[in-house]
Amino acid sequence: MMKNAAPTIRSAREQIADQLRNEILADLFCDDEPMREAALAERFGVSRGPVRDALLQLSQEGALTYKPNRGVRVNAPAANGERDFMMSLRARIELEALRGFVRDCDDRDREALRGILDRMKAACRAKDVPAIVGSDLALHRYLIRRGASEKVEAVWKSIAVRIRMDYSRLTKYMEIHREHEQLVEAILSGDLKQARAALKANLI
Amino acid sequence: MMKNAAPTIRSAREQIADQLRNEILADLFCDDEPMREAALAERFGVSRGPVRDALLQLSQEGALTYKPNRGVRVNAPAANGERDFMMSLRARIELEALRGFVRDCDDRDREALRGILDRMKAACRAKDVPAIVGSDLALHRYLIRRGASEKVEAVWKSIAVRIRMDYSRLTKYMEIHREHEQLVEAILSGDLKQARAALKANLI
DNA sequence: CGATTGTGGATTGTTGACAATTTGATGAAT
DNA sequence: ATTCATCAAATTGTCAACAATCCACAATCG
Repeated sequence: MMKNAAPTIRSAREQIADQLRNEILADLFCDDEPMREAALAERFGVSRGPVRDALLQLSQEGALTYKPNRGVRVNAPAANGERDFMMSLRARIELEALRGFVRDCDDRDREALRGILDRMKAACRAKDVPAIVGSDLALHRYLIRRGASEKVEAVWKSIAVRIRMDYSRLTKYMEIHREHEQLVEAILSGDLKQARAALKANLI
Repeated sequence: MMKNAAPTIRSAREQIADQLRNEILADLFCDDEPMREAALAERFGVSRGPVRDALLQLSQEGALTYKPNRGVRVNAPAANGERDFMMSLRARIELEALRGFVRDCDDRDREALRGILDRMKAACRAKDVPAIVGSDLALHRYLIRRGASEKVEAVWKSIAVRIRMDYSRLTKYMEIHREHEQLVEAILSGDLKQARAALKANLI
């Protein structure tokens, strides 16, 4: 019997949330731009219900801010000192998870990592920024889920969504892929020290 | 002109979420106990819509876990090593916020702190565990919001909900009040060092 | 007897309609 | 011109009904 670890069926809410999250993190919206339920419902071809659920979820995650009776708006990313503190928390979580992952990752994990990296490469080549963001999050997330736990992953996510990575610092998108490739290669070869260095470099 | 910093009007979703959160954190439910939408809707006298929203929010926060088409169940708190790591993150956030709060808190803040402490005292006296939990969260939360920022507050919350404080370690509920009273007194007298010590003691 | 496949009841997912609230414009009174 | 009340449009909040899905248990087949 075969059980699919990654369920292919996903609710409308989840799909809408994922797509919007990637677009928001890719800076496709202006800060404070309102997200209207009706417009999104039409765009995704569903009723307002699932859209509402997705918007509420993204508000909890930190990508949007919610005001009673006034809907949701795009949440501005953390700035300056705030960002530094949040980033230090994120780094601490990821470095802790990295140790656990390198210690006991199996062939399945190695394959998964390569798969994500491949998708990132394709996204970078196509210059599809939302897809790049998605694969970036997926990679880090995989490390944390496997190296730490689901609970830690949730905390990490609440941080990662609130500090938008500055993709514009890399003039060429393929740089993003290369950075992560170095990280993955270090992990696959079991070199924790080098993996830590690559991760730190990636987190600016 | 007067603007109310704390809006008195709160949506049904928010009220339901707050009440359920306190009850969950007060261990009024068994781990993994399912939360049925219909039953809760009847209990709160509303339709399933707002209940659904509240359950989704609490799932995002970490108090509940959500499974597609199978509803939500109460999430077991982090255990052992996982808990230690999460607690170290929480302590780091709170200690950082404490510094900022002691530095620039005004009379308004001092009054708010005393108010929360009074409510905690009443709750402890009445042995109303959900209310104790609520005031406990409110106190820490106020420190963080004012000492750091709303974004940090959100991250802190995602941690705090996932590690349930063990209230049973204090045989007498008034102990909980005393612990926090010491913390507040240290803050009000501007003694950062003593405040840090009190906070560390509180966080076990 | 063990495994597989229907089937019914319970539960969640989605929808469209309606109620409540906010917002911005309009116009009257001072 | 300024202020204030009033109204209409837009938007969110809530509801009840319906559709889709899951689970436990019985029926069937090897």
